[in-house]
Amino acid sequence: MMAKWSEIEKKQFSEVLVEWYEREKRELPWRENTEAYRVWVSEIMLQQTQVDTVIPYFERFMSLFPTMKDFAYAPEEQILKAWEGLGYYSRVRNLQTAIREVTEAYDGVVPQSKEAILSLKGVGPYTAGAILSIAYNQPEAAVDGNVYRVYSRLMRIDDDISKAKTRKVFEQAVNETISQDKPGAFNQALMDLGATICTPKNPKCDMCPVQKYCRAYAENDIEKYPFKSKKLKTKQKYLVTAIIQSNDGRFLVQQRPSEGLLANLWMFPSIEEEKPVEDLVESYQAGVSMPLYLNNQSLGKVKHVFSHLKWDVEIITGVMDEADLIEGYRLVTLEEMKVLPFPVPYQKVWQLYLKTRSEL
DNA sequence: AAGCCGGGGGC
DNA sequence: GCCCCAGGCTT
Ligand code: SF4
Repeated sequence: MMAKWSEIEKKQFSEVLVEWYEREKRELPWRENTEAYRVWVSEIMLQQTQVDTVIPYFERFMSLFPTMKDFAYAPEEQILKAWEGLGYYSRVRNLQTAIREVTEAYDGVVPQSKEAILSLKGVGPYTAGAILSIAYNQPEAAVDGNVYRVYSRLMRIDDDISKAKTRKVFEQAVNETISQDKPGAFNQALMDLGATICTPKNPKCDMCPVQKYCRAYAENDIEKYPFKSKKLKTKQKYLVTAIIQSNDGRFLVQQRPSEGLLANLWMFPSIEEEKPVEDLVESYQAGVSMPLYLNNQSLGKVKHVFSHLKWDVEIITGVMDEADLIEGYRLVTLEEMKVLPFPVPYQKVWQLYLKTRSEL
């Protein structure tokens, strides 16, 4: 049984980890420089999102909005389009709210105090710590999923990471070991270690630069860490959507409500039920209060899995008279549709529509 | 404290 | 299928 971490050991661990990072760090677009705006955008994108997914979005975002000024007052349609497919769309709306706040209340400079930065919309304890350490060289912990995993193993911490108060335990553990002169490198080293070596399944302990400090490795019980009690369950929903064209060939679309799932994104008008829909045309017509001429045959089905629910989407087609268009809907050309942000399940719907149409 | 909020990748 | 991912907000 190895002893509790000594002060000397903490110091050594920190130095070894930072040296490893400086030797082996991943070259990533947001690591080209430490401008606070770039760090901020990357940290928001990386919330619950893997590095490889983020890279192209980050590149595109930065070329669209090179400075906070470019982003602060861009139209919502444009910022959602830049986020299209990335998920958790409130992130980009909160980011714009926060960057407006920085523009108006902080003279365009991302604040350096923990209290101020934490008050910004969408910036929680993790993101605050990441920005302060990486952009401003402050020794602040940034506790995320990687830190839970790496530290629970290093120190055999068995607190339940599902519980809110557990974050404090890990913040203290990091604070006791964080590099005082290179906190940004230290925190990013933990990310790289968690992503490439100390992975959820089959950690590569043989290649681990801090293996000699690791208590779980020494005790051979890595699989016990981290401990997480709750698992989430998903609900099933049944949708019917329709590709509906007006006499001039435009397509019927609708903006989603400003709150809730996929807020403010666009879709093909849809109905949602708890159970499989029996008569697609009858139910759909009952749910959309415009006269429609619907084809009584399903184009096919699209399945989509969210974190907390599953969609089963039946697709039908139809036509309408443009004179019958009511408030809340739009008839758009293909060019107009391209500019609107659509969630992935509706992109799947559109792809299926194009495929079946090309087969005619 | 628990639920909500996307989408993709690994196994 | 399941779990995880550079989490935060709302209730
Ligand atoms: S020795 Fe293994 S379990 Fe411990 S920190 Fe390194 S990779 Fe993770």
